[in-house]
Amino acid sequence: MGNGKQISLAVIRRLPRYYRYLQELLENNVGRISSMELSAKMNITASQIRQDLNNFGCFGQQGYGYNVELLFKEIGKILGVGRDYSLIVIGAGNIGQALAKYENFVKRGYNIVGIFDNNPAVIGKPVGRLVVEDIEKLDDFVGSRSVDIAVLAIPSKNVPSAMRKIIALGVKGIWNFSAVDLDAPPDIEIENVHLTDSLMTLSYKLSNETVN
Amino acid sequence: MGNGKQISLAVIRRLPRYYRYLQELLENNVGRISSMELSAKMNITASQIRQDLNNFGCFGQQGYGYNVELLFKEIGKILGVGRDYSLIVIGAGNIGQALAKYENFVKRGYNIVGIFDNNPAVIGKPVGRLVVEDIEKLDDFVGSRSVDIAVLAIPSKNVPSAMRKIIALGVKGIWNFSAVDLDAPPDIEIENVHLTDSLMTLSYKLSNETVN
DNA sequence: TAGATTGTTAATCGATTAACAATC
DNA sequence: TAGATTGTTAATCGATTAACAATC
Repeated sequence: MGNGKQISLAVIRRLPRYYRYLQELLENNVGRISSMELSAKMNITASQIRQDLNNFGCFGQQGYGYNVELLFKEIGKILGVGRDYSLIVIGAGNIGQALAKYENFVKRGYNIVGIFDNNPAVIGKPVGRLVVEDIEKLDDFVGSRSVDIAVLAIPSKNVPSAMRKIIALGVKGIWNFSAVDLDAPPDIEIENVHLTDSLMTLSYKLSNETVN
Repeated sequence: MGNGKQISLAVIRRLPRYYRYLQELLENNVGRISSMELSAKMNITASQIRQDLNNFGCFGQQGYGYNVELLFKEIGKILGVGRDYSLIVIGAGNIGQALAKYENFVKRGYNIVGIFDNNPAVIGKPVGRLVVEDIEKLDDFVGSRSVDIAVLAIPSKNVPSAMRKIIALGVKGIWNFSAVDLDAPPDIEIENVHLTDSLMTLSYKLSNETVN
């Protein structure tokens, strides 16, 4: 939190993976693990594990390794797990509805509190515990509570206006499932999930020599 | 296709993005573009664009730039777009159903030809143009046609057995939406979409200083 | 021909890996 | 204490950027 040293995105993206492996170890009652053992499980070097973790603190102990529970909790803290974020889903199409109903997010403290669309045919329709609301009511909705993340699951052509709207309402994080890149102010954090890009990458791997 | 020089995954992952920008230019009737102009649009260096493209051939012309239509088609070829892949979805939960109904894939030649589940409550249920089939029928289904990609959208605990099954049936590509990493033979191509990891990364960005 | 812009080599930067002293 | 394993510095590797000769 503002202590200067900038941590690279490559490191950050590995943290959730560490978190998953540690959770599994914890569930299997493994109390401690060395960077070498973890390295074998995760198919990365022990050196990288130690380097990654030391960006955030000294969580291990010489001659012992890492306490699984402690490390799991520390990484959770770093990632902001369990801080009870509020999410709204913009777009009640296939993807939007699926995400709104997805239960794994809630477990980690990511609560989806609303889903919006501009299509009268879906407004009012139940989606899990929620009901699709008119996008026109977004202002009132967000105004009355704090929303941390907007999930964008709308067609490309609607993206710029939707983005302006949610940013104006003070939402600071965007989880972007749309097919376009966002051009947002620097204080807005964006995480893209470009599904078609991902599928095309797989398609490339299939039609060409293996890539590293 | 086996001409020796290995292209890094970092480059490959940028190709779908180039493809999107070129498609947009094409739709806007832009006939040609220089690496510098494209660089400004995409927020990457012109140098990187030229380096990336030259991994695959000399698509530009000195003093002119790149022909948009030609470059779009070339990148499509490299990525294997339009080669009419067959996909099956394993798991008819929220995500599985959403992906099965997602229309953007078909446009690029990725045809979803079946969706399977082991839950009697959803078997037989219509999903878009498809009907959820019993996972037990997977063998017959795949045996009678060629399937290129299996989309894994099932709970972690079912992943190992499902993976063994689809690999035994000769499927060479796995698009993995499950929460675990796959341990597959080297000739199987895997592309992961770890949604929770992605959300946790966003969560990190929100609770810490901006990352590059 | 002159101007523009590529293709490509060379320089830089950052990330990964190796090595080892510190220390539990 | 001896053995194990971290934290951390140094070396290596790869990816990005800069520069420029080739050429349209």
